[in-house]
Amino acid sequence: MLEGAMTTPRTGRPALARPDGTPLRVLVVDDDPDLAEVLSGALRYEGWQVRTAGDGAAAVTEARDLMPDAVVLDVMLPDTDGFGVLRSLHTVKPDVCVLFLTARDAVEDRIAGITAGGDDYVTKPFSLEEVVARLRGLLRRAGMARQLEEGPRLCVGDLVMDEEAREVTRSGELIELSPTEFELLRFLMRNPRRVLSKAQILDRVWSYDFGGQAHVVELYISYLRKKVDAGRYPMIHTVRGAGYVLKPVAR
Amino acid sequence: MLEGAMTTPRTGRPALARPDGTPLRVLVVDDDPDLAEVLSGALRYEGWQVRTAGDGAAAVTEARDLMPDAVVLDVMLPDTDGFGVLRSLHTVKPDVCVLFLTARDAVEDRIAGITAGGDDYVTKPFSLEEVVARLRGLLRRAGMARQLEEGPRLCVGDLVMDEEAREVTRSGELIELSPTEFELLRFLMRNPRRVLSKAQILDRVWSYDFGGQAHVVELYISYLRKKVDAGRYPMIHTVRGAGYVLKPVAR
DNA sequence: CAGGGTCCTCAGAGCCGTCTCAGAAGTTCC
DNA sequence: GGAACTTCTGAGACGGCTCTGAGGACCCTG
Repeated sequence: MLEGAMTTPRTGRPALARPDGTPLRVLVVDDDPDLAEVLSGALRYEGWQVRTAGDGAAAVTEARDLMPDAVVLDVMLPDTDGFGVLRSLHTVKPDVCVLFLTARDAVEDRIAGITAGGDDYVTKPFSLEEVVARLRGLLRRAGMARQLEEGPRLCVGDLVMDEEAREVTRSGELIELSPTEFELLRFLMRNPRRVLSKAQILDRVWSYDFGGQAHVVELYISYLRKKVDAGRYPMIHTVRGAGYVLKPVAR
Repeated sequence: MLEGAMTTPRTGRPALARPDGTPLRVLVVDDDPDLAEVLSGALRYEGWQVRTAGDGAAAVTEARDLMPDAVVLDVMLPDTDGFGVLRSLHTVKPDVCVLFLTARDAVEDRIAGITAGGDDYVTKPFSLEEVVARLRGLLRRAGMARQLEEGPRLCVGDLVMDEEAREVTRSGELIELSPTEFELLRFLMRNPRRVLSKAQILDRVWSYDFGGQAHVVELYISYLRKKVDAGRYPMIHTVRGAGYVLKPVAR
């Protein structure tokens, strides 16, 4: 397999790779096997090499073997608490990035100090886009992946998104977006020229426990159009019966 | 790796480096492994090369091996007291900078005697921002890191902070801040144009044992706005659902 | 041209995040 | 020992955000 030719299944973007050309490795640790499966599927799809573990002990064992670049770690594990695992992981691999998963209502188990290092966290229920984005952010800041080093800017035509500053501009004009609008646009911008079905969008942008209708996607596309395309040449297109595409104006 | 291209993971600022280009080295000595973990995570994030030790004997051994530029040293250790360790450290490396960690009720004059030599101290419980800032101050005064020699001024737009003098001005006008307000503003100013979540702010600006709600962050942002933005063009912005950003007025 | 399906948009209800005030408790400094 | 300051909690107000429901436009097909 040619190193330079490796691409992710979905996007055709170059696979995430470390400076030596091997794919980025991530360890997913969650005691809910369904959730672990969804997560690892999504990450594999993004070009990661994924392994999973169901508890803290297994996590450390797997980590020793895999030497992952990043770990997605549920704070509530059957055997150990997140902090202990974090310490063990740093012993195994001092420069590992950790993304914590934590329940929203678990205000008590403070995650004090966790974001103090480069690490980050996401509250359950989360959207896959959010997890993927945060993981990319971690890796970028750690300077780990070649492709991510360009910076946190996402560009499609004259539409520019700065993920760190959460700022979106079109031909220089600032566009204000709500959290959901922002996440939806990010998903579109990470998949330009690609038709995305409403189901796909729902799976990636909305949290996994969302019980609502696909109708919300139409609604939010409508919101986005008003803000992104307003008065300008349209970039968001409907493909009837299939979904939506984001395309730069000029080809 | 190109020497001039090295940057810290988080900020993109130049990595802390000694005159010969190698990263600055620090030894963290504390018998509480959680605290040592948090501290070393934060310092690694700032670009330091970090090692840890759990007691005085290990500290001296590690120091002999690492030859650190600075040591963060808990005064209360299981085997020796901090002062004995200090003597040993100075035998190993006479020009080492030491930042003491001490309980609030510790005897003041003994600390005063210690810090006479140019070293500094921080009382527990401390905030990570404070430790990092003090360590930077020590190194700067010792003339150890090239990048830090420019001086202790932090500028974002017309907002200027003199860390040493603890003085803040906006377009020349002096702004009086309480200790917490000052530290919060420093954190914002050290991360301009970057959205910082309330959890992130809490982890860095408040002490590690703070048990309260993220609500305090909102409160202090509100205080800061009244003093920093009052009547002027706002620099502190809320990003709903994400956190806060400090941005210079002009883009 | 009628009919069914798909999609768009508006209006509104409920919820959630944020801001601000007021006051209690703790601290520092004279 | 008192005054000023600082820090944090709680409560209420406000506004924005998210989603539901409904009406209507558009498109394709029979």
